[in-house]
Amino acid sequence: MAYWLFKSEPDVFGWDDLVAKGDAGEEWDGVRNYQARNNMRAMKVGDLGLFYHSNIGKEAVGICEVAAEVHPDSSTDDPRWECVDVKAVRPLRQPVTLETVKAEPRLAKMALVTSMRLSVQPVTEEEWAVMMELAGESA
DNA sequence: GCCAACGTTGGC
DNA sequence: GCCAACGTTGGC
Repeated sequence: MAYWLFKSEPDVFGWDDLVAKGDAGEEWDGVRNYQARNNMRAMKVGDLGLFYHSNIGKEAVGICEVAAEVHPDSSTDDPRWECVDVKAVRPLRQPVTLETVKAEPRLAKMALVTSMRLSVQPVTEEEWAVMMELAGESA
């Protein structure tokens, strides 16, 4: 089982929008970055991800799950772009802000800090555990 | 709204 | 294949 981080601007597509999609989930389309796409290619159904709000909030707000493995991105005819489907699992008890992440030494190597602009990022098991701790989630 | 960082594109 | 130009992202 792997862990990921999905970034989205909440005024375009936020956590509430994902929750509204229910169990069917939502196609994570529109990614036009090879690294992000490669990360999605590596995903398996059931993998968990943090849902992060960029620009507004700048915090991880919820846990989502990969609902469907990689398939062509229906928002483009360009065959290079593929995406997965994600669905909301539950909100974090306490959102984890970027500020908190940056202040946490154990998260210094997290992609959110080192590759800030990457929209779909891998999260290590250790980082995930620290994030859960910061979010007030019991292990 | 600004600006820095970074990825992508296109000319050579 | 290199590198400069450009566009986009995202924090501040």
